[in-house]
Amino acid sequence: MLFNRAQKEDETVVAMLASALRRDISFGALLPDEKLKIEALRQRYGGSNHSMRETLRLLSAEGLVEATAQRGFRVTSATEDDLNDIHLVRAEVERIGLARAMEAGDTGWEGRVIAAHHGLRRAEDRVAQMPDDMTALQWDEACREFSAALISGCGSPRLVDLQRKFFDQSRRFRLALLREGQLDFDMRRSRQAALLAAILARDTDLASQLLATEIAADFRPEAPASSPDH
Amino acid sequence: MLFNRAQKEDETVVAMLASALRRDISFGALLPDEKLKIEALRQRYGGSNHSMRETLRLLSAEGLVEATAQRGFRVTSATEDDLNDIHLVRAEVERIGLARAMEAGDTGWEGRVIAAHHGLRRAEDRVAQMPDDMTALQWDEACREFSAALISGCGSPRLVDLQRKFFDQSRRFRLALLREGQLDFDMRRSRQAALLAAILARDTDLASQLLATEIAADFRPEAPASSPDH
DNA sequence: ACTCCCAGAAATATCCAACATTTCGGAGGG
DNA sequence: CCCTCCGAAATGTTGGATATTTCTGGGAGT
Repeated sequence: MLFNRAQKEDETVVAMLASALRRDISFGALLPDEKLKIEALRQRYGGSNHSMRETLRLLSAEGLVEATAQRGFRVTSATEDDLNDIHLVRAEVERIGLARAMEAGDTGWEGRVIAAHHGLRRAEDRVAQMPDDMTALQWDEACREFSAALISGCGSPRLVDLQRKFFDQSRRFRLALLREGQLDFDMRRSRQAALLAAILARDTDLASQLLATEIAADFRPEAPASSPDH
Repeated sequence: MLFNRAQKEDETVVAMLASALRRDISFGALLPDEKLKIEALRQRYGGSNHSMRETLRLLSAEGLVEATAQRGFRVTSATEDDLNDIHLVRAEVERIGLARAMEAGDTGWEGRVIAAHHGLRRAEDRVAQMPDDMTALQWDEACREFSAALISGCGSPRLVDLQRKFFDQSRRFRLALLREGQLDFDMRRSRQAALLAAILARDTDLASQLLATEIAADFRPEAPASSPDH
């Protein structure tokens, strides 16, 4: 009874189900537009029908699944339009947040940025050499923490919340690029270093531009440097 | 059996409950930080405990109520910080949406803007003379439709969705200003007319500035013109 | 052969009742 | 006066049951 809640048991059943579903949607285990039948999900993830419904409604609010009245839930589609839309909103949210953080950020914020950048570099080096699922997950989370750290000094909890939601929506695309080997890690590293330098130098315009490029690299292959074959 | 679903019965029970709760939170019938006990809400609004839970989780995602694990739900607080934060995000979302709509908007969009502006002027005249609850609701909805029309041509469904959510969060503040008689309807009218003109003239900078002022007027009393007594 | 319609099946949305777990507030002891 | 403990209240979760809606596969009619 002392150590029995060691590993997981995040908070509630719904939170656990939501985590599992988020992960599987990000990885593509649940494909876009796939129908999400309550009974089938229960057998796979556990939980009661009500917990699963609540979870799906939660994810629906986050934009990962779509709910249609009387017709159940399905994974949010991932068309070219969806990609562009998510890219647009995420870029704007992070741009605004970073600009405000660079205005108002204290030294604690700078420390968080530096720390997150360090963690990101480690994770990128690791995933570049050994791209298995577990490493990919940790790398992906390091990416999120870096972006979150950038805007963590903006002073707007709702902006931070939006960043989280739209980053979650963008995970599918970034992980797909990783799987297909279309990430240029050298370019990423230099760009991230330049971004960090611009932030610490408080060059807002340059930082905004670099951040936009960094985010764009999460959605589309970069300039055809590594494999110009098509 | 032909006309029995005339008035309401939006779609589902949860949708009806959500509408009722949204309205009561906007009007202040449910005060900020008020505890939302499931059983009490069931007696007041009907529905089963699951429907109510699902509803509260939905509103939690919209930002109108806050959910804490194992501690239930409560109405989102409305401190000065919350006001500033909601104002910030709503202003940025609508600014971006309007700018994009003015770039890409077609004539159908212009028509929607003109129509919404017309409806808004009617609603403002009416509520200025007779500010009862029903009229206030219709006026508030006309405000939302006007703002929604402005960005309806931006081509980004997620931006439209964000506008709706943050407008819903701002309703409390605007309706409070109305109740306290701190709205300057003459100034609103002239500003809205100027905004419409700037949009139709495709003057993006001017329109952005006017829109920012218009949104600011939803959160704070305007320049102490009508009642400088404090 | 094509279309329209309808019955049966599957899935969804809702509700009732109950149990487990956690939080909260106050009484009692140190 | 502070701390601990206990019971009441509220929350989170589950199972089962029912009504309503949507989907699907024929069969009748043209």
